[in-house]
Order: sequence, then structure tokens, then C-alpha cells
Amino acid sequence: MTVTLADVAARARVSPATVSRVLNGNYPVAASTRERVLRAVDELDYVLNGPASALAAATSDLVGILVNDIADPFFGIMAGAAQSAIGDTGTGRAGGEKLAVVCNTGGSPERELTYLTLLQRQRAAAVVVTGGALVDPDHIAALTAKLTKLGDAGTRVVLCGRPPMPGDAVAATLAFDNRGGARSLTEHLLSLGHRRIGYVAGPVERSTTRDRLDGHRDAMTAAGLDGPGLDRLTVYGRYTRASGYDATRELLAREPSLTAVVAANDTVALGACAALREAGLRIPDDVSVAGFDDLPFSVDAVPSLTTVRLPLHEAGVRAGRLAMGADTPPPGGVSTIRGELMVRASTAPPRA
Amino acid sequence: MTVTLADVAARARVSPATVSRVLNGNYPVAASTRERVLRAVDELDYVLNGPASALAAATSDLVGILVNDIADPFFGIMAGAAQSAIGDTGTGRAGGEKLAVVCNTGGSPERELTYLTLLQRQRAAAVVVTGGALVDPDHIAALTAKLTKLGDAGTRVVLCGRPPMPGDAVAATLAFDNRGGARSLTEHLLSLGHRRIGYVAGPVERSTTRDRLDGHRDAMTAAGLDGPGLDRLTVYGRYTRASGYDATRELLAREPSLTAVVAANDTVALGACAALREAGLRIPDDVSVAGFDDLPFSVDAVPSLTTVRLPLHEAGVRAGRLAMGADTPPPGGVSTIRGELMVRASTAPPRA
DNA sequence: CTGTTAGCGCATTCAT
DNA sequence: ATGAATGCGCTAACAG
Repeated sequence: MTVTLADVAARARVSPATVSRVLNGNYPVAASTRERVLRAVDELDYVLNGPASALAAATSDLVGILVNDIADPFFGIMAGAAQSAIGDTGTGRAGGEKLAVVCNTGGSPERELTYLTLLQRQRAAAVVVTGGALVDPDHIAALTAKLTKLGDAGTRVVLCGRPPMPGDAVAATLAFDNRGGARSLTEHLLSLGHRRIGYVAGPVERSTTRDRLDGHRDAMTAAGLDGPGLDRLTVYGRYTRASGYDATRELLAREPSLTAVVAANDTVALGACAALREAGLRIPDDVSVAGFDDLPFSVDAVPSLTTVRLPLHEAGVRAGRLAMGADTPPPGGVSTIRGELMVRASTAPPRA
Repeated sequence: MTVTLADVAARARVSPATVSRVLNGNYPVAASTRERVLRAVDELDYVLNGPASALAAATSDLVGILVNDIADPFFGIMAGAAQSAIGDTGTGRAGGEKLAVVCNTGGSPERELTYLTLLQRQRAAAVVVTGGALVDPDHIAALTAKLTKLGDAGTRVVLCGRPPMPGDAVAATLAFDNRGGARSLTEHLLSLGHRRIGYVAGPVERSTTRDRLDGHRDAMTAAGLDGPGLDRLTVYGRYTRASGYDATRELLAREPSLTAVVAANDTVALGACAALREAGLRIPDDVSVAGFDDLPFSVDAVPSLTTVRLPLHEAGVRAGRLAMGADTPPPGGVSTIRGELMVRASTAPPRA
């Protein structure tokens, strides 16, 4: 019923071993023979049996890319870039093709572990884990253990847009400088003259939330604005528009004379804008707003959003190449990627 | 080095077959034995060898979800919904877990075919193909052939948000009523009194583009507004913000007295808004704008966008369940999903 | 309910 | 440069 390598061998009048060799291209084969085999493959419309191949070779051509939220362009951009970098590395022939796939954890630590197990089960060639991590020590330990096993089994593990992990389970990590970016963003607001700045944070248990908030606090503290007021003007939520909306209303209730709102990311910032507008406040005339990430829609927002640009596409490509072994890991295994402050129309000096 | 099923069997003092049976759970096993085996699995930290399992069983637990653009929430929402529907069908035990993965074709027909081959190679349990199709007959033929082979090999093929295909290669298709939705959208504009309506279409070779444009033309024709003017006020582009921006400038150049712009989707509509605003036109006072899809950001746009809501999440979940065989296909194999007109602030009667 | 026996389709030694 | 033989780890008949 289904065509096997042996069928191809018979048609090409060679041994199965030879067919295997031309297909994998890692071995010297006479040009004429190769030609004949390739023709038989074509005529029979043969497709390699992946599981059989993976079983015999003890490794598969599967590369997994884990994301927290596939509906969020933040992850989509990174994943898409990684996926194309991995696909493009192929020789074009069917031989070197990797199957780069993205797995959506939905931010759930259990699903993260489950996907990793599934990938381990498939003997994945590499795994790219993207986005902020959970700060919970138990989960970090479990994750580290799982990644170590993957690494020991020959799977190359790459972290992208995620803080480094302890141990040597990870081949390479590309970390974003969330703290530094957040600090420069708040410094920008401070330099405009703002003093009563609200902060809409993400989920408290995520490293990204912590890092960005830390950066914000660094700037506030350096300006002598630390103290209890800082906590009072910080509201935690999720990385959604609705969360930004709700948190901003809360902020407004706590401090009606707010002159600026810094959001954990661009999506949250949009929700903040909606809440401010609804309260009859103009942006940036009455209140300035800033985001983080610089997703594609941010430049089109009205007014266009001041934010910190993260080179998501570039990071994804680098992670993909690292996963393929096409690039060598940075010294020490960790590379920190900086964000760039994008000053646009949503921030201005506070009203006099 | 690596723990195998035989190791588990030895530790649990049963035969390998029994271990296999408790792991797959599709066979009666005494509770005490199962307990012993599970304990051994745990103690040895055993992970099933997917390729070996797939080889022996002639099917894997991999489910592929193909999308045109992973960075576009349109696809992200459908893919995420499908993926969670597939994951949730699992019993919770490691046994029934499917590995739902998304593959990004980038809209390239070659990559679409390549991914399908890769999935075929892996003996995927099911494949969900999302989004608009290429209208090119050659590609449709190639795709049909490939899907037929997949189907013959036991892979369940489901189409989601995509027009039906000829033949019986496909187990089920969930099609969006793009034409009907587009028609009702333009009718809305017409009923407001608009007559000079520009249309910013997507890529000419995509079925989604065609269908939505057809719906628009249906409405225009019914209103007696067909003729050469219709073509003159139609500009093709891509499904991006930049494309909407450029096309709208072009439209404005062709017809400065335009009173409305209908865009192929919400993202394009945002670009259109930017171009109009830059031209000093107010929305909707001077020009009305409408989109399609009702992505999450559309309600937050300023002004909020009139559009046609497509139940992307619901469609994704249905596709996922269909792919798992958890739901039975609709009669005839095809189910058409209607959109819902969402009238918001970006459309208003034209100026007198 | 459980053990035994055969492959599944391919990559890889080892020969030649 | 090519062929023959072996085993990867597991599932699926069959027995019992």
C-alpha cells in the first residue's frame, strides 16, 4: 500500500542502503546512481517515513518553538522569524528539511512542561522557548530538570526573550534588557517633567513584569520619587487590553491628578488609553501614556504610542539559527538584547 | 543510557506488552499491575519513544495546524483555539496527549506544500489548514493531490476559514461566508447614503480577497452602482497596514471626493485610517471606514471600527474537535460560518 | 488479564 | 562506491 524505501531501491536497482544514503546526502554516491534513485523517488512519489527514520537515527527533524500566547503578535513575530530561519537553513532538497513547529502554552506552566515532554518524546532536534518565565521556584526547578533531560538527550535548547536559567541545560539564551528599557522609558517621562506617574504592570509572577517594573523603579528612585507612593501608583494585571483598561481606572481612582501612565506593554497601553479617554482625559495633553515592545499597531495608534522597541524579528531569527546550530552561541551562552526608546505622540510635558 | 519500555517492564516485573498497554490505556489491565507499572515509569522517569511508537502503530500523535501568517492575530486566534481544543481532548494522562503544532507558511504555496509533506512524513494524525486559499488552479491541483495522499494515509484533514475543495480528500471544512459578510457591510454604507465608496482589496490571487470583493460588488450592483467606476475605485494590495495606507492614498488620488473606504480586513483598515488622517480628513465626518474580521484591536481603534465579526475562536475550536474526531463532520462535510456586522464609530452618513 | 512473537521502515556498521 | 546484515523501541496479533 504505502511506498517504502525498499520499493524505491528495487525500482532503482540498488540496495536500500544506497537509497538512504542519497536521501540523507551525507555520504558519497555516484552521480549516475543518485540520479537513478532520485528519479525512482519521484516516480513512486515516495515520502520518507519520519518515525522510522527518527527511530533508527535516534533523532528527528522536529524543532519546537514554545510561546505563551500565539494570538499575541509579540510571540507571533518571534516565532515566525525563528520558523523561517529554521526552514531557510534547509538545503532546499528534502533531505535537510526541519519541521519547525510552534506550541502555544497559553502561559500555563503545566502546559509548558507537557509540551516539553511531548517534544522530548518526539526526540526533537531542538527547542526554542520564548517569552517571560514564571518566577515560581518550583516551576523553575521543574523546567530546569526537564530542559536538562532534553539537552542530555541531544536536543539543543535555546531561550529567546527569556532570562537565563541556572545550570548548563541551555545551549544559548537571548535575553531582552527589559529593566534597562523600562528605566529609559520612565526617565523620558521624568525628563518631560512628570512626577505623578502610574504604572500598569503585568502578572506579578512573570519575570518580564518584574524586570520592567524594576526598571521603572530604578528611574523613579534615582529621581528621588521612591517611597510608599510608588506602590500606591502600581497596579498589577495581565498582558491584555482589558487589564490595561481596568488597571487605569483603578489608578485614576487612587490618584486623579496623575499626569502619566506607563504600561507593561503596548496592548496594555491601548487599554489604558481607552480608560483615560472615557474619563474625559486627552492624550497626551492631560495624561501621557507609554507602552513597551513597539508592536506594529503602536505606530498607528491615535496618538501614536511612545514605547520601547524590542527587535523581535531579529531575536527570532537568531534563536532559529542558534537552534539549528548554524550560529555559535555567544560567549557565556547569554546575549542581552537592548530595547530602543521610541518617542512618539502619546507623551508630552504635563500641563502647567 | 536512555530508559526504554523494557526497563520499565523489568522493574515492574511484567512484560513489555503490558507496559505498553497501561501507557496507551486502550486495553484492560489489572489495577494492581497498572499501579506497579505507573510507579516504575515514575521512578525511572521514563518517556515514551514517540518515533518508535509511531513506527509500530503506523500513526503518530502529531497534529499540524497550517496558518498563512503567525504574526497576524486572525490566524493566531484560530490556531490557539484549535490547539487548546486538541490539547483538552486528552484524558489528562500522558496516554492520549496529542502534540498540536502550528506551521507558518507565510502565505507561500511552496511552503504550504512543504509543510504538508513534512507532516505526511511524520504520519501526522490530523492536519488543519486555515485561512484563504490561493486561486491558482495549479496550486489547487497540487494541494488537492497532497491532501488526498494524506487522507489516504490516515491523516484526518480539516479546513478552517477556507473554501471547500473538490474531491473527498477533506474530512470536514469550516468556511467563512466572506461574500455575505462583505455584502452586508457595503449595504450598511449604502444605507447611510454613501455612493462613492473606495475598496481596498487584498492580494488578487487569494480566495478571501475575491469573495469579499464579490460581496462588495453584489451590494454595489444591487444599488445600481456597478460599471467602470467600480473598478476604478478598487485597489489591490496585501493584508497589511502598509498596504492599506498606500492603497488609500491611491484611491484618494483617483477620487478625491470619496466618502467611504471599505478595507479587506481590519489591519488594512487601520492603514487606511492613517492615510486619510494624513490627508487632513476626519473619520467618520469626512470619510467613513470599515474593516473585516473584528480583531481585538478594532474596538479600541479611534474611532472604533465598523467591521464584520468572524467567530474565529469558535471556528478554531470546532476545527480542533473535528481534527480529533471528537465531533462528527457537518452533513455534506461543509459548514458555512456567517459573520456579524458590527456597526461602530468609524462609519456615519456622508457630509451633505 | 498477561506473556510471546513478529515485524514496522530505516540508518548504520561491516564487508566488498 | 555499493550491498548485506543488524537493531533502534515499540505495538499488535496471537496464545494462554
